[in-house]
Amino acid sequence: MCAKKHEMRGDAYDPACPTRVVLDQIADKWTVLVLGALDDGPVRFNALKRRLGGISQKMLGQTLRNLERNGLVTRRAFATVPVTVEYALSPLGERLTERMNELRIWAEKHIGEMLAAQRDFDKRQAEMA
Amino acid sequence: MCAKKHEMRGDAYDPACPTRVVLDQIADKWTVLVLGALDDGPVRFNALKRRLGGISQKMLGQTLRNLERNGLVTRRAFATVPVTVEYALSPLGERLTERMNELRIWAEKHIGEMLAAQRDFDKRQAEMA
DNA sequence: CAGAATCCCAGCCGATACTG
DNA sequence: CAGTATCGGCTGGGATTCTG
Repeated sequence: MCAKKHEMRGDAYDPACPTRVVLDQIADKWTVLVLGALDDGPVRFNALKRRLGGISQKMLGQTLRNLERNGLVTRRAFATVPVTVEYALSPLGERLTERMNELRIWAEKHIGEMLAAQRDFDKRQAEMA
Repeated sequence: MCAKKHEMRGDAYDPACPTRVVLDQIADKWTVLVLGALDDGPVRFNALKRRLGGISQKMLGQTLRNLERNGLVTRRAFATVPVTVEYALSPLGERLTERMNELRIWAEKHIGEMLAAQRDFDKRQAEMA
């Protein structure tokens, strides 16, 4: 059932459902990290860029724009010289971020087990060949 | 601090930490959907492909292979004719899937709000131009 | 500082064909 | 059934440059 009305629920398993598109936008590495970085309060563009480490200007801009378009992040510009811009979580974004943080923290916590699994897997592959 | 030892925790904000790589692998659309589809029990390759809808053979194969390599999914082959293969969640994968499902369900639940936000955003953009 | 615009290349991904 | 292999288009994304 796919969701013309506000009350209806999307179905991520329906390729025609918009949820697919949105899921693709929010289920990515940079989104997880950006939302996590905004969780402590408003952050400015370059501070965000520094905090994330390794993200390009372009990707940060795209990610923020998508998040803003989906109503998950708000953008406020202040008429200082030079201009100051702050990004912050919207109420909707805050609730998404709770889940995202759990995901990120889970990954950080279990990275050791996954690396071990990788070694096993690669070793078995090598034996096959 | 980044995680040579099993006991240590990764840091997703460190570009050099393996957590970055793994996070990129697990935080994507297909992974979310595959894990969700495996949550009810073992599923075979083609059943999975049908369940997901819109995924190519190649992407499904890649996604499953990555999940297996990271120790999140197990693969069992049965010597029937033709061969039968079942994919299932590992214990580690089950715990990740809990988080993933929350994320997917959240998206399905709030897709209406996000679509509304998109319309607002696009409308404001149009007015700007 | 906070971006938009441009260029350009690696690699993602779908389609197709083939194997056990 | 359950994949792997290969090819080719297309675009995601980095580097650079320019603007308000």
